[in-house]
Amino acid sequence: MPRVRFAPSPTGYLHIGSARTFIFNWLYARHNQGTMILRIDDTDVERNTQTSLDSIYDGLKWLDLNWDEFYRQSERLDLHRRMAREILDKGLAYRDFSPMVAEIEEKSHEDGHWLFNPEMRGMSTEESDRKAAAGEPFVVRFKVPRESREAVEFTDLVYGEQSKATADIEDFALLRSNGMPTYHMASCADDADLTISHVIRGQDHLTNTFKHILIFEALGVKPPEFAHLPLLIAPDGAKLSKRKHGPVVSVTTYRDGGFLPHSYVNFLCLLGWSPKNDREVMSREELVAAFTLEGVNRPNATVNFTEEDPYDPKATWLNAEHLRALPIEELAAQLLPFARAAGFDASPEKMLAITPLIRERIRTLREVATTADFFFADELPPYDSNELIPQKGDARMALAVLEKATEVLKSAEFTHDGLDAALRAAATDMKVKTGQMYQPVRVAVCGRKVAPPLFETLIVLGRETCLHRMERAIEQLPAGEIS
RNA sequence: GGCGCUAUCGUCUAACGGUUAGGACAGAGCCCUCUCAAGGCUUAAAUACGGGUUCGAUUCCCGUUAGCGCUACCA
Repeated sequence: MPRVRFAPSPTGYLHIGSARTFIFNWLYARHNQGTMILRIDDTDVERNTQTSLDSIYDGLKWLDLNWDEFYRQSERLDLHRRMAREILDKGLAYRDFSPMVAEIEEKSHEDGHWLFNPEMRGMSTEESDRKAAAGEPFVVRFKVPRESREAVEFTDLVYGEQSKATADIEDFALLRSNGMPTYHMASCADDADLTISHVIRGQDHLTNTFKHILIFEALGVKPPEFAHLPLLIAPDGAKLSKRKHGPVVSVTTYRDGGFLPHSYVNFLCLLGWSPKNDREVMSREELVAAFTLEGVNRPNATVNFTEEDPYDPKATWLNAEHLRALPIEELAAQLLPFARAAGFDASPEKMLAITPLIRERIRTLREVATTADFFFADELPPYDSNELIPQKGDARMALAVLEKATEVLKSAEFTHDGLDAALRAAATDMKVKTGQMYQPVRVAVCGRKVAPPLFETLIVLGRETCLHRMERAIEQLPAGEIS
C-alpha cells in the first residue's frame, strides 16, 4: 500500500503549483488504494503564518480534496532532533561553529562552489563537544562522504536514472544554530518515520534528492521512491510567483472567478500529465482510474494567462464543458450565490427557471452576472432605443412591430409553441421577416440584442413583465422619425 | 561560475526507429439559426540548431543554443 504525502510550508496562500502537487499525490494514492497524508512543514517559524495555513485548508476544501492522516512538523521536533543527533553520533555529521553569514549574496558571488569549512569538518570530537558544552552556537552539517563514495544515484519515476557526484554536493545543514531542524532534516525524518513510500513533489527538489538519499542512508532507512513533477511556469518563462504574476497563482482567484472545483482540478491535471489517449474532459473517477506516474511529462508546463485574461483559455473551456454536464438543479444551486453576489434578488425557483437558458452561454459561474441580469431587474436599465429598430427597417416599423407584438402577447399562450405560432403569424401578417419581428421584442424585454432564445425568455419573464417592458420600449422609440 | 533537468503547432499534448507528425484550446472561414451561444464542417500552425548511429530518425548518442531548477542556519 503506497503512502504519499503533500507537505506545504505555510508561508503563502495555496499556490496553483502546490495544488497540482497535492492532486497528483492524491490521484496516486486513490488510484493505488494508498494513504494520502497532509503534513504541514512549518519548521521555519519566522515565515509561518496562520493566514497561510487557512488559505491552504480553504483551497483544499474548495477543491474537495481530502486526506487520511495529518501531521504538523512543529509538533514533531523531538523526532527531528533525535534523528539529527543519531547522525551526529554515528560520525556522519559534525558541528559547524562558523558565524552565520549575514549576506546571502556573499556566497553566491564566489566563483567556486562552497563545499565545507575544513576547519569545522576536521575538528576533533572532543573539541567539538567541549565548545558545544560551553554554549557556543553551531549548526549541524552532514558530512558528505566525498572520499568514500563517487556519486549518489537513484531512479526517478518520472525523470529516470539520476546521478550526482558527491564532489558536487556541499555539506548541507541538518540543524540550525537555534536548534530547529532544516527542511532537509525534518522532511527526511518525517518521511522515514511516517514510512512514506513515494515522494511526489516539484522538480525544484530534484537536486535536493541526492542530499535526502544521503540522510536516509545515514539513518539506516531505505529511501522512498521519488517522482518529480515538471514545474508550472508563466508565459514569460519564469516560475509562477505572486510578486511577479499577481493573483493568477492563487487557487482562490479561480474559485472567485466562478470556476467549478472539479473542472479546475481537471485543468491542473492536464498540465504536465496526459492520459495519452486524447481524453481531456474527465470526471474525478476517470482521473483516478487513468492516473499513473508514467503519464507524467518531463518539460515544464506554461499556464497561459494574459494581462486582460488571468484565466488560461483552456481552463475556461474545460469549465464550460463541466458546467454543461451538470444537472440543471445542481448548476442552478451553484449559480445562486454568484447571482446574489451580483446583487440580484435571486430565489432558488427563479434561478432554476433561468439556468437552462444561460447554461450554454456562460463559461464560468460568475458570468451569470452579465448574462442573466435582465431576468432579475425590476426595471431595465437604460439602453439605446435605436437597438429597437429591426434590420433593414426603421422606427416606424419598430413601432408597428412592437404594438402588434404587444397585442399578441396579451392573449398568446405563454409556451414555446404558443409564442412561436403567435409571433410568427404576426410577422407574416405584417409582411416582415421573423427576425424583424423578434429583434425589437428581444431588445424591448432584454434591453440588448444579445440574449437567450426569445420564447423561453418571455416565458421566464412572464406576461406581465413582458407587457410592461414592451410599453416602456414603445415610449422610448425615437419619436421624431415616426410621424 | 558549478551541478542538474528540459526542448513537437501561440498554449496543453499524441506519436515508446518506419505516420500525409494526430488531438484539444485559442485564431480564421463556412453551415445551422429569432440574436448570442452551443453544435457540425473546413482552414492555418510544430519536431530549436549542428553532428553522428541506422536501410530509415520527432524518437537513440554527442555537441551547441535556449529556458528552468539547485547551489541558505527558505522550503
